[in-house]
Amino acid sequence: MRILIVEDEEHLAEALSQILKKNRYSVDVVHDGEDGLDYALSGIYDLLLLDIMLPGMDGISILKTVRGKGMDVPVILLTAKGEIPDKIAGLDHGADDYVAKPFSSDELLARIRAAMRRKGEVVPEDALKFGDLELNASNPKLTVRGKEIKLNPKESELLELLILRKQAVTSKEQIIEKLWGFDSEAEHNNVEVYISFLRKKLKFLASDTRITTIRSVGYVLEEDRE
Amino acid sequence: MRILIVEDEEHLAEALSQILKKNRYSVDVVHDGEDGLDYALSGIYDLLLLDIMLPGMDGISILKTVRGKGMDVPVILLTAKGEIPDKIAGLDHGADDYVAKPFSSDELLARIRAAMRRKGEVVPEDALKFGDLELNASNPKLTVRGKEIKLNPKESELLELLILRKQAVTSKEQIIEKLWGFDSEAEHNNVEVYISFLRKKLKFLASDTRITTIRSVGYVLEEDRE
DNA sequence: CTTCCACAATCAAAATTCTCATCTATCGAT
DNA sequence: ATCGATAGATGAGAATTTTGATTGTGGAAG
Repeated sequence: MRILIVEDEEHLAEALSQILKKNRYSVDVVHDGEDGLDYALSGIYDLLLLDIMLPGMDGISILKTVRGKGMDVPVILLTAKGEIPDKIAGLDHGADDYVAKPFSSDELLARIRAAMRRKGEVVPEDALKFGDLELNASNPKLTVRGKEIKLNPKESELLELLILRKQAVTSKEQIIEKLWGFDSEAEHNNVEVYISFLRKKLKFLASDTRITTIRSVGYVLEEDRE
Repeated sequence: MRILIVEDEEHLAEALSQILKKNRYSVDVVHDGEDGLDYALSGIYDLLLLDIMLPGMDGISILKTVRGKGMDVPVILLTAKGEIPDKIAGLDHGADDYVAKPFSSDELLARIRAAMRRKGEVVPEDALKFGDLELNASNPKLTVRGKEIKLNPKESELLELLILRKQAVTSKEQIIEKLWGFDSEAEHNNVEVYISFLRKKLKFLASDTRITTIRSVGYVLEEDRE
């Protein structure tokens, strides 16, 4: 999954690049519009992130040229605060979305996924694995040696979090932040309930992975040693 | 509800100020740490937004001094990307939260509400009104001339959106963005279902406010003229 | 070794959200 | 005027999430 960033502010470009790489995208960065167009036309990218204000050639011109050549690659425009009128123009020329600076990394990532989905691209969520567990996060189900069971969204997010944090202990607060959002008033008991749901399903699957409680600290995934 | 912003980047400070004012907070801005401390100690603020990097005196020192004087005002630290280690230090000295730049305005507002809630401050959600309707959004219920009925969260958000947009027509897409998030795959029919729920409750309350459908455009609130 | 207490687990029930099938309304084309 | 197509409305039921009550458990304090 390869993404091109065309952004002249080196600082921002670098930050974007870091964020995307951390999320397993391959990233190329160029700092001016002329180069940007050349790279974009190469056709190897799965998505373009174009700043609107650029030296050389602005983002919308790149977009127009790309679309003029019949290329259908998803494009997201980055716009500075004052540029909101550009929004309309951008979308008219075939942008899939725009994000106004400043934006959070989560927002950007979500919009990238959304843009790809709209274009019918496969968003490759690689199967999450731990021990004998295999979690399919997009259409939530859990598989252990062929046997599988459906998870509901919250169960899936919880298990995903536990798997991603591997052997680290995950606190209830962290779980609440991830599953219910940071300013939620969700109760600790909610976490316990979903841990309980998951354990029940692990039992059903006869998995030899356990969710271990570290009292007053949190939860960890562990494999039964036999 | 009065908020002090201590932030040296004038551009950012101004943006923050705009956002907060738009959300009905009174805002004061100062650009260096020394002044920041003076203002903060005045005790008139309901919340402090402190940048960590500041000329004169850094945000954490302000925080320490304020807490040293026994003041319990909610404090949110603004941190630049590289400063994440500061996070721990900040929270140790009694910050209620921190936000890393860049952040979205929604995130900031949510964290402000969260910080105030944690401190037990009353978050004054002024009653939303339209015609004979009165919507209490925090503990969702809808009142018409004394008679009231409980709303569930989604109903409340939907009605709030319709009320805030007054006489403007609100499209299903806008509603989906607000209620389910912009990259959700929620169906149009969900909107129709909740519109239907709301209409049922309006009927029950014998309100003379209607939700009118504008075919293939969206929905508007209207008052029955008699 | 007990007692106590905070933390945790679990179950059942309630509340909310979402899905699906079916029905109705509107509008343009014939 | 009728037909067909598209958009919207609604009820019922399923799935999911949340709440509350109750029971269990480990470890600190006596």
